[in-house]
Amino acid sequence: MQGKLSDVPIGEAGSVVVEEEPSPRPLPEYQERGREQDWRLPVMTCALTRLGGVDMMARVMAYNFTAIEKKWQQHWRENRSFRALDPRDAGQMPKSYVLDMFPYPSGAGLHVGHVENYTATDIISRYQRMKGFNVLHPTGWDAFGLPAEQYAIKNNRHPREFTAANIDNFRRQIQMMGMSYDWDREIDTTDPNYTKWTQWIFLQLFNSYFDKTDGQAKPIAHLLNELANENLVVAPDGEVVINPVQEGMERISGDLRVERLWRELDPDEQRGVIDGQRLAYMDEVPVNWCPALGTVLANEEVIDGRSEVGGFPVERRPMRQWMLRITAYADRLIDDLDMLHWPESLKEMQRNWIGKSTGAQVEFEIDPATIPGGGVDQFAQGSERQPERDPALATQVTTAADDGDDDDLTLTVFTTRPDTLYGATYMVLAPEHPLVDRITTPTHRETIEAYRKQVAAQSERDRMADTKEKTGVFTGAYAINPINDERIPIYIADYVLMGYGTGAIMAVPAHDQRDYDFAKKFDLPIRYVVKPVSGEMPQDRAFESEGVAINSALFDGLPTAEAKEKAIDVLSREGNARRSVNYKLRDWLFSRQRYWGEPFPILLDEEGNAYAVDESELPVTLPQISDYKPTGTPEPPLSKASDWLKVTRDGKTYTRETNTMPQWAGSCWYYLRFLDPKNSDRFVSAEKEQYWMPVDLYVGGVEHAVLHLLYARFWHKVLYDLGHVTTPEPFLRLVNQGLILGEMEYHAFETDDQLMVTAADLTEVGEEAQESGVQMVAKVAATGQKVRGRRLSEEDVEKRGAEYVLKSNPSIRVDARSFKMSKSRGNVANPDDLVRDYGADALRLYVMYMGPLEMQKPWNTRDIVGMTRFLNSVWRNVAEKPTGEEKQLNEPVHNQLHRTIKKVAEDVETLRFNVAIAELIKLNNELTGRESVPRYLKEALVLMLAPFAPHMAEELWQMLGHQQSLAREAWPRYEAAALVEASMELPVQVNGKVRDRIIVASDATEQTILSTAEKSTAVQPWINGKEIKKRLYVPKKLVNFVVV
RNA sequence: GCAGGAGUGGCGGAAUUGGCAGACGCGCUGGUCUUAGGAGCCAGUACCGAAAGGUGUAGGGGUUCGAGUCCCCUCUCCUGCACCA
Repeated sequence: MQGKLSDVPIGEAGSVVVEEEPSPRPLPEYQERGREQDWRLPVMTCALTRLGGVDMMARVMAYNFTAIEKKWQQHWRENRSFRALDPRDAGQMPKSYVLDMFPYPSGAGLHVGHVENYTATDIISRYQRMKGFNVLHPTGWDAFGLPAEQYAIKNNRHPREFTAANIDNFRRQIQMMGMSYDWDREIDTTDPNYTKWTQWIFLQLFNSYFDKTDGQAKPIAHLLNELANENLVVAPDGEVVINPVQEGMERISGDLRVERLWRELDPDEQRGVIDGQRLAYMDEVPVNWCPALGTVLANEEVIDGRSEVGGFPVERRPMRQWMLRITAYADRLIDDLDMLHWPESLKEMQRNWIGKSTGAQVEFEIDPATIPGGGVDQFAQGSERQPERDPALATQVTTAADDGDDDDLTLTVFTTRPDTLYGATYMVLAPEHPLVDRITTPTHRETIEAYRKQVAAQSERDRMADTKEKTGVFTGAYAINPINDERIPIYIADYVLMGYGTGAIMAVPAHDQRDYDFAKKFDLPIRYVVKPVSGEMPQDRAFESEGVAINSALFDGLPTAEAKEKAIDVLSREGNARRSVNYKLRDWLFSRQRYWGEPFPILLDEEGNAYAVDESELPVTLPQISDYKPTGTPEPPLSKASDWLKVTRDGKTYTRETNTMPQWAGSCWYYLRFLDPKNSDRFVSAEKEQYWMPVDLYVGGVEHAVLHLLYARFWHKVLYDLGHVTTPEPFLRLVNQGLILGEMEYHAFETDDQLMVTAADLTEVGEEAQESGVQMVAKVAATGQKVRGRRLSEEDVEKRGAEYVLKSNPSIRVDARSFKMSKSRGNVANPDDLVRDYGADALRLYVMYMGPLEMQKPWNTRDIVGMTRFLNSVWRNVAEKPTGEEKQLNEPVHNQLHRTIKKVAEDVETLRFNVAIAELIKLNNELTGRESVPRYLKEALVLMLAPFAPHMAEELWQMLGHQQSLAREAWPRYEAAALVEASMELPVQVNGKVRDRIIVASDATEQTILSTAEKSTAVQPWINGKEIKKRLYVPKKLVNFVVV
């Protein structure tokens, strides 16, 4: 279809029939050029635009992309062209598992970021199929979650109905892009057949504990066995520890910390111990409660004291919630990062989030003279640990402690720098620290209380707001530094957090900037005890690096690392210190007070004890209730489903757990379900898991760095420990596609003027803009004209208008910036519009051609036209030019073809799609000047184009006489011999500057080449009469003469 | 502040292990074909210079016959974490 508008029959194009009214929206080009006024878009052209994607007046398309794309999408669907073969059918084919982060089907529809992500993996998948791989490339819907529920509530629709509509829309959009997914494997996390297995995995967590000795998860049954056999005993804090008797150590009778045997516990205590060991457990802990969302949130979902979804304030309050013991895996989650091919930045984010720091706990005695009435050790003990898991046992500890010795009240701190102990000149407790009450002297009680109130009233956000100005109050109490028996004051300050370490620090102002700031403000002594190995001691700030100990009696002269060791050794002899590791990572808060999530497969008895629902009863489905809105209180909406709530088992009545799982539950294991999506007996068959895992390539956004990607690794490791999967890590190679920003905006600033003009504004103004300098800057920026440091002449103004005026006016500055796409900014690119106007193939090419996959880059709709031109040109060269059957081996284009085959394959394999496309364009440009194109060139070009622009490639392949789809046609092979050319061009440099290029035979000797180069007439003037000190020939690269 | 990444024409971006800086695309300029062009085709397009030639990869220094690439210092931008002891 080429030529004039009148040639095209009205009302039809190809097999497609006009169904809708023409778009009232003019094409972008018309808007940009400000021609709307004098040009009316004919209705017929609009219809054609919609039909053939062809705006006849704007661009004459060589082919009807809409018809072709529809045709092939239908073909692929009907023939299930991209089906992955099950292991037993795959024969000797190597497998490849290419995975996208499956979408959350939001109401907003597909984003160009999705298009970028899915096109990249689609290219890889299509390429690998052509290379003979058995490729698994699936997709599905991560469809539980807050946004759908909120939207549903707002619009008074059921989340299920709304989600279903969104999924249909997403599926339509993804199919319209021509993605080669295996649709037989489509999954939906809200489907009861899927939820069943999410719940099943949860029960695996519930029925397991973490064996610290072996560092892995094991079934609870194993723990019971160990306890019954007295290999393990129960410590006072409820922890299970190795039986010292079994270890060959005596039990110390009468000691507060004495362990008890399993049979010594009553049934309630036994239950408490077991429940306290589960990987999924309930605990009363301070959680992130978000009143606006009506639910609690995981730490990972809270950013700067606000909810990640919606940005609502979040407050801390203690609530009894489900937790997953991810902290048990902290070390493995860090260590195993080393085996992954992931972006370094992302690994670093996970390491930082887990936040492992190694150091020591040091005990400081509190000077009894300073405290009112002495004290008991209980709080110091308690504060070293996570909150008690079992209230019954906690009570016991307290009771036991009351009988203890009243005199040695100690304060435990965590430090990574025990080598700086001599520099500890004061101590600080978190305001919430339980010991504060006991040590505060009467004279200070009032100020301490006032300060604690003030801190408590501050939101998390306020507290973080000003981190510069330190605040705090003196308690009146003193502690004894165990290294030198020095008496140092104890403060409370909000820069010490109860949630990290022990909630107490020894302050070393000389070597910690925060302590330094505090010490300056409160006029506390600053004592340097480490000096730099070389260079000056910093002035007016702390020296935080490592160095050599000074002013530290015992450690003087020791490098920091050794001093640390020595400090721990010395103090641990007196029992005042022990090695200690701290993590920022907290256990994963796993319950939500929302309707639209997976119900827990858990029944609760009257005491609130949890029991697993029997596997045969899975899935526990969501009840159909009319009122699924959050209650605004911690009471979940499911508590309103009275019929569903009560369950009788064996004559006893239980209540169902009414919290639901967070959105992340479904995405924690979906990559496993794709392997075997219809299995009703197991979450995945062992055979298929072994065949397909691990994921070979995983592509998605970086926003899930410490959410999905951490959670999924954790679940996977649990499944691994329990023998359900065979790889320790799920995602071998991971790539983050870079964010696509909105179109570049040009802003012109006139020194003090606030005036800003964007490129779009400017074109509106058009030619009348002459008088406004700022507007002209915008025009200059927008059109790309460059004018620099030139005086103005009459002619200049005549020729190029006010552009010169501008640039000669230094008070005007132009900024080019692009911003994140957002509705409010109005810079969101819509895939539906783009596919209608340019076609899926052009859009796919464009998003890949924009720049490197991993990099952030601005959108520019204008540039898509380049890809349209390329496709049109390929069409002309392949479909419209006569096919020459001859193969001219000595033609340069023959060499180029083989170089291109090699290069494109390399570029695809290294995900450098932008470069691969450039190579294809270059090859096609070679064909453009020709009258006819040999068949082998046409076919090779079409095959190489196939992963990028599959619709057109299929159509051309068919036109070339092939009956079969090219989806599994072999990728063209290059011949090494064809890469070698008879002659080559070499640059000749003199002192590193190119002076000439010579053409020599490829097999010429170094001697011949050097003498040819030296004789070159263009080189002669540069070497004539000078001494050539060196003659360099870099094979196949260049010649360089060094002269003096 | 800490960590990770980046800085190349008017714009997006190319440049194997150090070896012709600016591939390819957009935009722009000119030509051509056209009733028309906002389609196609051809040519040009880093900067300064009439030319010869010179200068150029954020800035400064270094290593080298040769540096966008390696080393040191400085600056700017992005992303993440952020009072984590």
